[in-house]
Amino acid sequence: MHHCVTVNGSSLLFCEVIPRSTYGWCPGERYCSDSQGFTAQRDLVDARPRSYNGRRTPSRYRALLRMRKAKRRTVESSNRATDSPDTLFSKIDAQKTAVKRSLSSAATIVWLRGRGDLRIHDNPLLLQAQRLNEPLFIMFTWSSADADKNYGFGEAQRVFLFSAVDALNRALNMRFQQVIHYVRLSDDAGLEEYLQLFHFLEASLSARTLLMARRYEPPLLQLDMELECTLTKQRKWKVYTHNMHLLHEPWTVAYDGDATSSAGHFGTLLPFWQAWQRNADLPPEPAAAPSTLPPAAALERCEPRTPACCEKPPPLAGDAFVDRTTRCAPFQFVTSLVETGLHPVRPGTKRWDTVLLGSWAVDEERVRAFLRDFLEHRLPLYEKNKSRADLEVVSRLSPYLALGMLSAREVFHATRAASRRLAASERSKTFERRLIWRDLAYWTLYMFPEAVTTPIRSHYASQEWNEDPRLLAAWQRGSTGYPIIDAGMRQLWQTGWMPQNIRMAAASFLVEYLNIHWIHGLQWFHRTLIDLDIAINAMMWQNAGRTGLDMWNFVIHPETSARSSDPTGAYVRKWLPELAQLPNAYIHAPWKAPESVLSSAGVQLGATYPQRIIADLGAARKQSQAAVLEMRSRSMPQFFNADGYDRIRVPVLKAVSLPHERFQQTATADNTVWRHVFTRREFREAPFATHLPHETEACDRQEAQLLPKDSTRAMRGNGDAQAAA
DNA sequence: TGGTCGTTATA
DNA sequence: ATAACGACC
Repeated sequence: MHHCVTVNGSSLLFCEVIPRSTYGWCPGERYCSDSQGFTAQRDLVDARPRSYNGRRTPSRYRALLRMRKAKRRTVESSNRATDSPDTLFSKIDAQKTAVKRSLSSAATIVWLRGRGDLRIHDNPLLLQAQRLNEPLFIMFTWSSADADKNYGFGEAQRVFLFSAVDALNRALNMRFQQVIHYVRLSDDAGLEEYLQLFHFLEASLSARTLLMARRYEPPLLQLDMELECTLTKQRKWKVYTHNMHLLHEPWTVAYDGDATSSAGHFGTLLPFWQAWQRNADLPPEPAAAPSTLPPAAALERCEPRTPACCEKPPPLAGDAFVDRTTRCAPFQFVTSLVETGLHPVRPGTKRWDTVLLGSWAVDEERVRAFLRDFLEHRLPLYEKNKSRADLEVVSRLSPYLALGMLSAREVFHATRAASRRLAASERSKTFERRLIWRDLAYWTLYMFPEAVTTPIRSHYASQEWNEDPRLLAAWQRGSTGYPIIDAGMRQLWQTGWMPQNIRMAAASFLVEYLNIHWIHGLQWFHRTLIDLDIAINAMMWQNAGRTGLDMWNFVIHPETSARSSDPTGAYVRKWLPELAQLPNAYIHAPWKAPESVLSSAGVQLGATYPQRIIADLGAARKQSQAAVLEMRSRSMPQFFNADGYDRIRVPVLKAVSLPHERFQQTATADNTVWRHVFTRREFREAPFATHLPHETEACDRQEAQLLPKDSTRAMRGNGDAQAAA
């Protein structure tokens, strides 16, 4: 590590030389990270800032002239319905001045995608835009790929996202006279289309700088890397990516469950937390909102619903896009968020819009006030009452964290500060760990990119499950006949949210009693949760479904747990009004109520409220346990250690601090190790004994041999990887 | 959530 | 030796 050039004449940077990667990433490039963890990229040969003007090609210049001519013709009409006339005029004025500036100097693009980046406070994109002080173009893109059923936004979350983006746009408008430009991408928008979009912005705004939040979903990790590589290498852009979502990004935590992290079982919270703390300083303090932003760079807009600027981008000699210039660009700049196609509710379908949004504010300052209110009034009660669904003591901040309307760094530091002010008895170990769990979820997804769709304990894929669609439908609709489950599932459907412990009860019910594959639970939560977070959802369902790094060591009983989580019955009465008249003794078990009690409460089982879809919970649980034991009895011996714990292959990845370095390390057979993971006692028994002792002993020997060899390999860094490549 | 497991208090 | 407790998953 050594010092190198400054970016934009301000901060001193720490750099290291990154060698050629196995992905062929930018050999000889130098990546710089400043003290706040921002990363940037410079060329070793020419560290001078390279302006658009200095390198304008004749054809580009002609394109610019065409643009100017077009601007004179067209009257910019910014006609968002929510704008008051005053803001509209000031916006137009701002844009008029911006047009002049944007043509004389390069513009900076802030690219928002709605995951982690929808805020003004602690927003490194805006802060860097302020420092760069170039005309600023803020853009939100939407493609139907952003609604991917595995990796995208779910339907409920899209309703919320719509409001959140709109609210941020209004806030940027009022505070900084900035507008979010909405871009509708085509359905299968991929690398090519994004490149076309940025090419267009380069031609029309002289944009050469892109600021964006990092994403961690496996397909987006790949897309973003390719995009950044192409833009920087071929187009000479400067691309700055920022961590806006996590306390520590997964590639900064070196942890493969070796002897140095012995706090608990591999993949559980405590050893991960140790590695998390060992690896780095505390996450940086949240930054304040920028005081000002540079003037807005205005774009010559296309008419709504017409393909963007058909004659653009201009042809460039030797450019990859030459043969596309005759075609219309697939993306459109649209004048309202509705036209992006983001909102999932079609006209005429009322579902979700009213109830779902009714309980969730989208204004950033109000959200931050929620945080302060929670820390002041409810945090002291949290530890004792966190599982009480009938008291509203939990933070309800998850929808905001999921979209980045609230900074995880801000929550982390504000919680620490609030906690320090409390007496020991009032502190909440659980709440203080919540954001560590969140980092663990992202680390797990980084280590196991298939975790959204496939069991991490790969041998569990052959387990037999109950495929009865009626049982699944009853669970989804909240008509299982178990009030606490049904109340939770109806709250989820109506509001997009459930308390954590009710989520766990619902998951336990699906997996342990209905014996339905956890993937169906994951997919339902994906569609219905307003606070959907891919990594957290996958971690929760893998762990509930017994196939995760961790495995829940408990089964939540739908009646007994309800008596402790909703002792007053207020929660069930709120979400199941048809049961509201039942006395407390029967509110969580209406099937036990005498006929007279039921009829005086107006309850008719099977008519006003369903009968239980399964009545013998004990037998159901035995059956799902048997399915696991049966699957394990068929599995190969390498999947178990001598004590009957499950074993999995784990990639060995060294910790890197800069995002691109992660691509130098790929998990191959050569750099994975076997690790055993926590396994419930009830599964560690009989079927495992059917394996011959020498088989598992051989595997244990193999593990013992692999362990020291691979961990030293990992420590030596990427020299070996280079030699191998 | 609830079951397991290791540690500490008590006899 | 056993019960009670608390940490953990």
